[in-house]
Amino acid sequence: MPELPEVETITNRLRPYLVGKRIAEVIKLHPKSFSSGQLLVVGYQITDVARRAKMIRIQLVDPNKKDRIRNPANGGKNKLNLLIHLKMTGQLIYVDQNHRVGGGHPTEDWIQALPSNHTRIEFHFMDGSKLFFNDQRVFGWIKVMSDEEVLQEFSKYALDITDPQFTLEYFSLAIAHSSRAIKVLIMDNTLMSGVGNIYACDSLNLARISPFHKANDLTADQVESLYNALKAIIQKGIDLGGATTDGKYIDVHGFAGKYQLQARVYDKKGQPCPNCGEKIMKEKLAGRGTYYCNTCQH
DNA sequence: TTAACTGTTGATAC
DNA sequence: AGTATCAACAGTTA
Repeated sequence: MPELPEVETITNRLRPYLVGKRIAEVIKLHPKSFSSGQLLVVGYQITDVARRAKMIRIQLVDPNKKDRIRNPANGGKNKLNLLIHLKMTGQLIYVDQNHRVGGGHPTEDWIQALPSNHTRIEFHFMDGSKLFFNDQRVFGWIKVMSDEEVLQEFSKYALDITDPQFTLEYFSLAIAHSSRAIKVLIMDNTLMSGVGNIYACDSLNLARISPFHKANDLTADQVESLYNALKAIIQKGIDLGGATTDGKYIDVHGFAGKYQLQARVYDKKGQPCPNCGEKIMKEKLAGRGTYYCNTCQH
């Protein structure tokens, strides 16, 4: 699935298209992708699109009932949210009223074929544009939530790596007292949110720290260089529009990301380490494929 | 046929 | 209590 940089890219590219749109219809092609409540949002207007951890929040208001008429269906509130988690294979694809994303687009044929076998949910807007939620493995979900429920869901996740409050001090404290492998900790979203397997592997390589190193054995210098590496690698991921290593991650127009072209070790078993030139290894750690250099990462 | 997959949660055992 | 390992979700591909 998309990690923080991929979800951030999708969110930022979706926002200018979606803000102001009103939902005309929601088509549920797979029951597990949108458990219930999809009829509630019909008629609502999108006011913002934002990311938290690896989730996308689409904020909605009912323009006909603004603070005046109570809607019994959702407890009298005129505000709702669509909360989306893409999990491993979720995609959000936007098309305009002509079912296009722009002239001469390289993925135009693919876009024209939507909905595909993997399309689980369609949002139709009142101006004729559409948003497709594709999800091959059906782990992803879309839920209707009140503001309170959204905040409750967000509270399950620790600070985003990109949050200004995610300081070196916070990071040091979060990992200081655990004997678990450091890679497991930086991917633990009860400690910090946004880091998945790709960016975890690459951050550890940049900081020259072994993914297997016990967290409470790291020196203060190592903790600081890992903190800096995490921030730098996640920002690079955002700047390059995310990573597409297996074709599953694509942006709102169907384009691949570019981070994988500059990845350090992820998916590069046997290739030279960018630090020292030795061969990159691949081993399992906590059930996840882990790429690292056994020569320069300690 | 088997294992692997960019996520997350819950059960189980030590 | 903290940690490690699996399994589950489900579909495709190497």
